[in-house]
This record gives sequence, C-alpha cells and structure tokens, in this order.
Amino acid sequence: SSVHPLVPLLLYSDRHFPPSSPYSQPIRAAAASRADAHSGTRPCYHGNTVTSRPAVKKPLNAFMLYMKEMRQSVAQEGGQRESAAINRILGRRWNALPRSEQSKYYDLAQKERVLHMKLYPGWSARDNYGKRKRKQNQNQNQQATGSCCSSTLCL
DNA sequence: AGACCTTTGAAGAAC
DNA sequence: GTTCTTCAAAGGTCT
Repeated sequence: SSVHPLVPLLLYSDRHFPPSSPYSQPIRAAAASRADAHSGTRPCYHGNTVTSRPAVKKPLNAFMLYMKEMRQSVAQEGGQRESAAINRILGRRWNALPRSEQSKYYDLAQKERVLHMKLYPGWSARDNYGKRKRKQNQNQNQQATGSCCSSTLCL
C-alpha cells in the first residue's frame, strides 16, 4: 500500500525528533497521563506545571504539514533563508495547490489529530495558551498612548 | 535571551 | 452562531 512520506511524522518517532523533543516520548507521556487519570483529575500536559514532563504541542494542521515538507526545497530554489519569506511563498503555493493535492494534507492532519488525541487524552490547546508573550500587550500600550498600526493585525 | 515576522488551519474564548 | 485570539514550524532579524 502507498504511504505518504509524511506519515512517519504521525508517529513522532525518534527518527524525526531529537530525544529532547516533546514528540520523542509520546508513549511515556500517554502512560503518565493514564497514571494521572487514576488520580481522578484531568491530566495536565502543561510543561510549566510539571517540570519533568515536556509540554505537549498542538498537532500540525494541513498547511503546517505542507510547510514542513516543502520548506527545504523552497529555500533551495529561491535561495531564501528567512522563514517569513519562505512562508509567504508557501502560502501562495498552498492557495494555488489543487484541492486534490490539498486534501492529502488535510487527511494527514486529521490523522495527526486523531493520534494526538489517543496519545494525549484530555490534552487541550488551552494548556499552551499564554506561554508566549504576544504583541497585543504592546498594542494595549499603544492604545494607551493613542498610537496605532504598528501591528500587522491593524489594517 | 527571547520576541518578531510570515503563512494557514484548528481550537478555545468571548460575545 | 459568529468573531477574535492564540499557537502550531522555522530561522534570520531585532531589541
């Protein structure tokens, strides 16, 4: 049977992620979550709450999987090194991609989500909310000072 | 050291 | 139900 080259990503195997990667030890994390389940509370996968357990990241969506696969070739073709520039190109390519091609990545992303749910039952995207300091804080400051439009979100 | 840039999509929050 | 916000990846750039 034909297997998509990105399918190994679904396994988050050590071949694709370094031992330090949170994806490299999903089974252990899942086992830990089962142990947590016995405590009667929802398992918490937030990396900050349990220092010995790496934070579980969001599963990749279709476009992210496409980006991961195509990034290197786009970088080589255009001689680009900056991710922002590469991602702009990939965004245009993605939108120009036939629906039949896109659907392969949508299917793969769906499998990613299913596997992620199995590996990390009870995990929520909310667990990783607020881990980054975002620019909104700056906007709030700018609103206080009456300025606007330093953010890409402001058109 | 860590946020920003830049993209799309998923999911949670807010209304 | 709709809209807004955050985070996934990535690596050069900027503070």
